[in-house]
Amino acid sequence: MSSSSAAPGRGEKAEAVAAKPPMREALVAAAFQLFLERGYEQTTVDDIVALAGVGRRSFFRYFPSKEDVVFPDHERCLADMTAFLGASGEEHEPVQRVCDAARLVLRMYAENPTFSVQRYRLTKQVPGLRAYELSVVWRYERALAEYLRRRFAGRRDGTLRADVIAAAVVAAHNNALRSWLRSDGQGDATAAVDHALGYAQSSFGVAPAPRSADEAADDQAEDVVVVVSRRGAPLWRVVQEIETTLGRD
Amino acid sequence: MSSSSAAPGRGEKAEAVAAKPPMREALVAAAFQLFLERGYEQTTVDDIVALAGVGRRSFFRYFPSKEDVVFPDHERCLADMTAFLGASGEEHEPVQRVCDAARLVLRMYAENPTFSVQRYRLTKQVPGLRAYELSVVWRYERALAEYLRRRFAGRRDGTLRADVIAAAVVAAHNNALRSWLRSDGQGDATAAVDHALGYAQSSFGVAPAPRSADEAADDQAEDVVVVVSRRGAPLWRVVQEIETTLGRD
DNA sequence: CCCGCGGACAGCACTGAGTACCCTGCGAGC
DNA sequence: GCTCGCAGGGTACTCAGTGCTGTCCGCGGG
Repeated sequence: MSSSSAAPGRGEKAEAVAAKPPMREALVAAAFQLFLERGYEQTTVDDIVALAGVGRRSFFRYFPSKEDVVFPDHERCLADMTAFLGASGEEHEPVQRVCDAARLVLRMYAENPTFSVQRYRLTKQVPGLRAYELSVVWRYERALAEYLRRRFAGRRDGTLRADVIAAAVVAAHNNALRSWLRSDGQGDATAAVDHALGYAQSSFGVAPAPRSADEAADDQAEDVVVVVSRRGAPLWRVVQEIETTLGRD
Repeated sequence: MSSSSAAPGRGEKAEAVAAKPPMREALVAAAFQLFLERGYEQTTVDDIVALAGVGRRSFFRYFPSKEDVVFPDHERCLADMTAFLGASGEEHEPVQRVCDAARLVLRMYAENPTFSVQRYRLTKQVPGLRAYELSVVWRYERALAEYLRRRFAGRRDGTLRADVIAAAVVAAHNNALRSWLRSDGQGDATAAVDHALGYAQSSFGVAPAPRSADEAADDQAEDVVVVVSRRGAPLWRVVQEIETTLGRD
């Protein structure tokens, strides 16, 4: 859209691509101040622009809707994710790769814990914001699913596997993320997400890459021997046998 | 279905949905007629009520928002699903149960194929409707997840497993449903959904109940022997071994 | 028969989000 | 000087959604 190679002209710091418009930040700050003290629905766009000291029309220049001001950084994060997946070659295990992509979202949340927690409380109690968040999450999920569809092209049930795995990865990520947000950003979000994503990966028969020394040691200590007769038996049948054998943790 | 279709008005008032007001149907019909010939966003609520010959205020008595008129039966279906899950005891396998609950949604779509296909085309091209559909799907997913959380209470990672499995089941169901809708309602939707849900179930180590004579025969024909040493090895490690042994279809 | 009651509906007025159009001021380049 | 481009301000409009008032029913009881 924006060619924007033309510098802003004031001889500014070369923040090149994303020259930060101070107005955007000012609008976000004003909006959250009012949202927190009066609530989201009790705050009109006119209130926000009045506090920020700008014109009403300017608000909609920076945010296509009132909801967008609550999620100011998701657009960039989504672009990062698609770039990350787009630049991935064949050398990575696909499920591992989408898990790493999901970690980009966690990183964004963790960059600003207090802001993330405030936003979480808002979205939890405002139905309109919850609906908006769903559409954002849906776009992340679609990005992951599209990547997996490309990687699974030709495989039997490729698109089905892609959609299901993407949904499972997103659900696992969000489960850990939300429990971290519920605890006011205390605790180790990264470890929780790693654990959740590990469960998702293992459900689809992918070995999670060891992310800590302890887990690596676990890998070393294992000793598994499996004997399977009759090639072609469906996987679920085998897994069922194993679970009963192992005592179904 | 169910409930007294003969009782007119008087008597019970707790049941708002039981008696079928013809006005509701008339509004849905008028709305879809206009949506199909002019598009959703080009149609105002005033247009709809003018065509239906009723007052504007009556529209919002029956539908809390303009989007709701596009999904007139989801509220009932969601109630059916929660009732179905709420009435379930301990005797059913949990994952199997949520898959059966998901089939309730398919049944609703299959009851009225042409309507479902028209609605699918609308929601595909109107962003606002897509967002609304997401919030509907989210409520189904939450219903499934809440049920699984109850069943998994006490298990390690119970809520995580519940959320991930619910998301996977919904994704599998929607994958099959959408491909059926994309084909204008041709083909066997039930078989496609059964297959998709079977994949989701098998991913979590649950044997899909045989739904056709062929599959039952498959089950009979199998002969699986598994020997596992060292109790306590993580499932993914075992599955990995099996996949390499079987030659990873 | 009349009256009161309650529910369904119409009509109106209002808020607030989002959009289209036009205005202004300002810096860059001719 | 001049104009062009452009970020921002301001005005007026559309339309979804809500609140309120009034009206027309069918119901019961005096």
